[in-house]
Amino acid sequence: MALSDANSTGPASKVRATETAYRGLRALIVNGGFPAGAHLREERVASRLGVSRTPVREAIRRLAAEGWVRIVPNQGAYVYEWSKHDVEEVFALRAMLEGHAAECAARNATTPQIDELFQLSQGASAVLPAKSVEDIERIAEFNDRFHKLVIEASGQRRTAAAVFHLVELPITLRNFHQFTAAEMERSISQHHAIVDAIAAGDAQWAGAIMRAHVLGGKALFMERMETAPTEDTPMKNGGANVLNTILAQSEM
Amino acid sequence: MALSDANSTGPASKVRATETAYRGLRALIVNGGFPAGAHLREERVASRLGVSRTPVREAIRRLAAEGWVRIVPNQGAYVYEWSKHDVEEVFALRAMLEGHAAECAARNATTPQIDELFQLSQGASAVLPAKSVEDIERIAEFNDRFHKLVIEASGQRRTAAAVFHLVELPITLRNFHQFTAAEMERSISQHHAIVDAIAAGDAQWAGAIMRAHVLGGKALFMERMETAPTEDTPMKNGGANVLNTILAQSEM
DNA sequence: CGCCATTGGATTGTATACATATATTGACCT
DNA sequence: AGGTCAATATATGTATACAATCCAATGGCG
Repeated sequence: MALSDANSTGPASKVRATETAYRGLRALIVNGGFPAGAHLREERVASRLGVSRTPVREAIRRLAAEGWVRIVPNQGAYVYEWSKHDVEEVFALRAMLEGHAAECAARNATTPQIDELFQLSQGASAVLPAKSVEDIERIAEFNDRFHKLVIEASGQRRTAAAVFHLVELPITLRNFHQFTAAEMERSISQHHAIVDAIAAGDAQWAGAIMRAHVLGGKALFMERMETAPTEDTPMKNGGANVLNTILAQSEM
Repeated sequence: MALSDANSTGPASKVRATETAYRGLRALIVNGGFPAGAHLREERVASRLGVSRTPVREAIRRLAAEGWVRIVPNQGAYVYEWSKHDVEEVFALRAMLEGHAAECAARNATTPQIDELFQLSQGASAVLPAKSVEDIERIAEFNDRFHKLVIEASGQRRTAAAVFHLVELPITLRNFHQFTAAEMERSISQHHAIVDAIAAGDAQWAGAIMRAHVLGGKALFMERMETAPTEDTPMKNGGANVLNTILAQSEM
C-alpha cells in the first residue's frame, strides 16, 4: 500500500483515519457510491478510502447505530433503504424529541445559553438575504448550532443528546440549500420565537413552536421528495440514495 | 454456562468474542467491577474478559452509543455516572417513544402481531402468582418481548427500534425482581389494556396507557432508589453503580 | 435428471504488532 | 522554590496477519 496518502477520497494524511472512514463512507452512501441494499465489503471500502479495515469496521458500526446500515453477523453490512415512510418517521421523532428538549430548555437554560441562542438566531438573520452558497452555508451553520444548543440547554444531555445524534439530522440540517428566501426567513423567525419562549421560561410555548418548526421543515422536505420515489418503495433508483438529491451539495 | 464463565482469564468458550466482551464489560460496569468515572483501559478489560483488544474496542463503542460510557478521543473511555436525574430522563424518553410506538401500533399492527401480544400478556398472567425466581424471570421475559413487539408492530422500525435499543432498557425490563405481587399484577393488567387498545385501533388510548405504564414503572423504580444517591450527585458510592442494586440479580 | 454433500474461494471475526498521541515525572532554568 | 520544558512511559489508534465462517459451485449419488 504505497500511495495510500494520495488516495482518491480526500487527504487522509494527518487526521484520524476513523473519522476519514466514517465521513467518507457516509458520503459514499449518501451520494450513491454504495446504493441502497449494497453489501459493504470492508476491504473494498477500506481501499477506496485509503485506510485499513479497522477504522472501516468502526465506521460501519457507528453508521449501524445511526441507522444508515444494517449488520448481519457473519456476513457483513448492507446499506439501508430509505423509504418515504422512513423520512416521515425521522421527522416525527425529531419533532417529539426536540420539542421535549425545548420544553426542558425553557425550564433549565442558563442566562449565557439564552444569550447565545439569541445571538445565533440574530446572526442568522444578519446574513439575510442569502445570495451566495457561502451565505447559505453560514446560515446552515447557525441553524446547526442553534438546534444543538437547545438540546444542550435542556439539561437532558445524556439521552436526548444521544438520541439526537442518532437521528444525526442527516436530513434536516443541511437542506437549507433547497429553501427559498421566504422559507429561510420564516425558519429563522421561528428560531427567534423559540428563543423568546425559552427566555420567558414558558415550556409549553417553546415546545409547541419547536414542534411546529420541525414539522414545517418536514413539509418542505417532503415537497422536494415528491419527484423520485414511489409510495413505500425503497429508493434504490439505480444509483443514489434519494436523500442525495437534497443532501449531496454539502459535503458534510 | 456458569462454569466456562467462572474463570476470569479463561478462553471465552466458542461464542463470539465480541459478544463476550460486550456482555462481560456491561456486567462489570453494572456490578461495579468498574465504578462510575473509572477509566476503561482496553488491555486491562481485554485480559479480564479473556479476549483481545479488538472486540473490547467494539464493545466500548457500542456501550458508548448506548450511553454507558463516554469516549474521549485520544484518551479512552470512562464509565458514565448515572444520577437520579439521568434515570428520570430515560424514563421520560421511554414514555414518549414507547407511547408514540403504541399509537402507531394501534394503526399498523397486523392480526398475527395482535394475537401474539395477546398471548404474551396472557402468558404473563398465567404465571401469577410468581413465587420463585424462575417465575419472575419468565414474567420478565414476557415483559421484554411484549414491549419489543409493540415497537415492532408500530412499523416505525428504523428509528424507534434503534432509539429503543439505545435506551436499551437497561433499567426497566429487569426490575421486575423488585416488584411486589400487587405491583406485578397491575403491570400485567396494563399490558392487557394496551393490547385491547391496539386491537381496537384506538391510537390515543393505546398511547396514553403505554405512557402511564412506563411512568408507573418509573415511580416504582425511583422509590427503590431513594436509598443511596443524593440529589444530583453521581452515584459513585465506592463500588457499584447504584443501578446494580436493582439490576444485578439478573445476570443479563 | 435432480438433490445433497463436499470443497474452494471469499469475507468477516480476532489477535497482535506497530505508530502516534497524551499524561506524567523529573530536571533545569528563572 | 516554583514553574516550564523535555524525555519517557503508557494507552489509544491503525495496520496487518491469521482463524473461523459463510456462500457458491461442482461433482457424486440416489
